[in-house]
Amino acid sequence: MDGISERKKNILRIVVDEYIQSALPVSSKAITQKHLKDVSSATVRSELSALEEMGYLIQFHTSGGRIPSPEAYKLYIDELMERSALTPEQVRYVKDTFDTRVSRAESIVKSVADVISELTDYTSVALSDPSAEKVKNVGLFPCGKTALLLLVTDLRILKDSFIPLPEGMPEEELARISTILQSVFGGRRMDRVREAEAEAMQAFTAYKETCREVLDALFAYTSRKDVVLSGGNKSIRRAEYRDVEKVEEFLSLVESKERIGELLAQEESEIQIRVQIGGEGVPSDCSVVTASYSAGGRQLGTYGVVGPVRMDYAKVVSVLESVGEILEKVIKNG
Amino acid sequence: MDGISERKKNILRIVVDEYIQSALPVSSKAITQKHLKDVSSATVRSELSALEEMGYLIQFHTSGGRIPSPEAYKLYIDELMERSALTPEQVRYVKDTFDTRVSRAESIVKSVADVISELTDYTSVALSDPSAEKVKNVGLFPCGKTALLLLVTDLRILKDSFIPLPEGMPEEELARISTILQSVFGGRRMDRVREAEAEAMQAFTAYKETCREVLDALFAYTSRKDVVLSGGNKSIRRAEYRDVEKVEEFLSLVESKERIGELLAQEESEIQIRVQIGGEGVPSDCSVVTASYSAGGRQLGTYGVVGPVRMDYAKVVSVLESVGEILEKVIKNG
DNA sequence: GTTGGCACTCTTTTCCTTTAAGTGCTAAAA
DNA sequence: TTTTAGCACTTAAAGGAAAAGAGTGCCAAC
Repeated sequence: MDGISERKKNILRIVVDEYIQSALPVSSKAITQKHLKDVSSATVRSELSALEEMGYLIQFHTSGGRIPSPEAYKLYIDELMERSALTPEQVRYVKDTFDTRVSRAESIVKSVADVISELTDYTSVALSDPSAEKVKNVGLFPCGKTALLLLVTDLRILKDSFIPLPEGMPEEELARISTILQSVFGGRRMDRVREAEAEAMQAFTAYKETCREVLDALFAYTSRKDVVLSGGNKSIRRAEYRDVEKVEEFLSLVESKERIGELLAQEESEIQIRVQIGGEGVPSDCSVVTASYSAGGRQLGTYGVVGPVRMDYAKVVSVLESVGEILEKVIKNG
Repeated sequence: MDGISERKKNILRIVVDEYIQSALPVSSKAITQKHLKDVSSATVRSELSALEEMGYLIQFHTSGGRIPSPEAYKLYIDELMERSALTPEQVRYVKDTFDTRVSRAESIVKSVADVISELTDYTSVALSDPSAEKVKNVGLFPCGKTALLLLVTDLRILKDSFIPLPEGMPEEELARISTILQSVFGGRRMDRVREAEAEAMQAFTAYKETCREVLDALFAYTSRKDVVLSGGNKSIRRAEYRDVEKVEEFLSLVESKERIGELLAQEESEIQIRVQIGGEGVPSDCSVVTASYSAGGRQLGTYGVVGPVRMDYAKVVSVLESVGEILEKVIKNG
C-alpha cells in the first residue's frame, strides 16, 4: 500500500492536468463536471482535502480551488502522467532537421536544442561538452595571409579561427602542418588532445612559432564548453510571466550561461531525465527538466527545458525521450 | 523662417528628452522647474498648446501632460537632439570585439549587431547581403568520407557545408577541385559567382557529379541573405512592454526574419540613417532605426535597432554612426 | 462511503467619492 | 505684445464600501 488510493491518484492527476492546461486553481466542481461524472463534488472535496493534508495540494485561500505542490508534480512525473509518442510528422521533422543541419555543418547540439524547443514550445538549453568527442579531422585551410584552423569531431561540431601566417610561407608548408596535425591528433578524444602536445611540437620542423599558435588555438577548443539556447522568448508568452518581475527572474537565469551550465552539468547515463522544481540554483518559479543523451557509451550532450513550474511535463518528457532516441539512431548510423 | 521659433524648438527638445527618459507625459510645470527657470509655467503652456496645434505634441486628456508625436520625433532626430561621441572605452570595446571576433572567424555582421545591441541597450537586427562581397578563398577540406566546402569572403563571413564524396576518391582529387574552384571563383563578387558556372564545369575533368554538388552548394551561398538578431530580450524589459499584447506584437515583428529583412533591405549610400516610426510594416508602437554601412563603394550590411517609439534616438543614432565609422576603418585596414 | 444542503470565507467586481495633476482661459502686469 | 498669476474645469488615478461570485467545510441524511 502506498498510502494513497487509486482514486486519489486519479484525482491528483486530473488536478495537475487541468492546472497545467488552464493555469487556474482547480475546484471540486470542475473535476466532477469534466472528468468524474459519477461522483458528487462533495466526495471529491473530501479527497481533495485529504490530498492537501498529505502535502500534494496547496490552497491559497478557502474559496480559491487548489493547485499542485512540487511534490504533486514529482509524483505526476513519476507515476501519473501519460507519455505520448511523437507523431510520425514530428519524427520526420526531427530527422529532416538533423539531416539538413548536419549537411550544412551546423552544430548538432544547436540543432537538437532547436528541435526540442520547437516541439515543446518551451525555452530549451543545451550544454555541449566536447571532452568525450573524438577528433575526426583537423587541419589548416589556406586563406590569403591567414589560415583557417578547422576541427571536425565525430559530432560534427566544427570550430574555427584565423591564424595569421608569416610572410612568404609557402603553401605546401600549410599542407605539411595539416598532415601532422591530422596524424597526431586525429582519432583522439578531445580531452586527450593536450597530451599530445610534445609529440606535435617535435613533429613540427619549421615555422615553430606559427605552429605554437595553432596548437594554442586548438587546445582552446578542447575545453570550451558551450551553452546553447533556443526559443528564448517562448517562455515570455506564458501565463506565469505576465508579471514583469517574474520575467526578469526568468531571463536572468536563462541569460546567465554559467548558471545554466551548472544546472546542466551533471549525470551521464542513458537517456536520463531529471526534474528540478524551484530550489538549488533554480528560481522559485522555474522548473528545469534535463536529459543526458548518449550513444555507444559516449555523451551526446545534456539538454534541458526551462520554464515555469506549471510546465507540461508529459509533453516535455515525451519529447526529450523521443528526440534522444532519434538522435541516438542518427549518430549510430552516421 | 521655419514657422517654429527657437524657443518652441527648445521646448520641444526638452519635452522629447524628458519623455524619452521618463516615459511619462511631460507637464508645463516640470519644464519650468527643471529646465526653463526664467519663464513661468503659463508661458510654457501657451507654447505647448501652439506646438500641439502644429501637430508636434499629443495630449490624451486635458490633465495629462503631453507626449511627442511621430513628427516631433522626426524633427528631434533631424535638428534637435544632441549626438554624443562614444567614450574612449566604448571605442576600445568595439575595436576589441571586432578584432577577437574576426580572428575567431565569427561573422562580422553578427559581431556588429552584437556591439550595437550592447551599446544601445536595444534589440538590434542586421541584414547581411552577400552580393557585394568578394570571394577570397574557396575550396574543399577533406573530412573522412565527406568534404567540407568552405567559402571565405573579404568580409570574413564564412559559410560551410558537408559534401559527400564517392567511394575511393583520391585525396589529390580534392586538392585539384579546390584549386579549380579558387582560380575560377576567387576574387569574384558573390553575385557574379553564378556566371562562371560553365567555366567551372568545363575545368572539372573527373567526378563531375560531385563537382555539380559542390557548385550547387556554392551557389546557394551566394544568394543567402541572412537576418541576424542580437539582444532580443532587451526590449522586453522596457516600460512600454509591460503589456503582454505589446510584447506579442514586438516579438512577432522581431521573430519574423522576412519582415525584418524587408525593413532593412533598402538604401545604400554612405552611413545612411533612416528612421521608421510606426506604419508601413512596422507595428504602431515600434520604431526602427537603420543604418547602411559601406566602405570603398562596397556595402557592409544594413543594421538596425528595433524598439518602442519612445526610443533614445540620440544614443541610438550616435552609436550607429560611430560603429559605422569604426567598422569602415577596420575593414579598410584589414 | 456518498450525497445534498447551507453557512462561511475570501476574492473580485462594481460603483461611488475623493484627490491630485495639469490645463485653458482671462484679466492684469510688464 | 508678451508674460504672468489666478482660478475654474477636466480627467485619471486612488481609495473604499458594498455586492456578487466562487469554493470550501461541515453536518445530517442516505
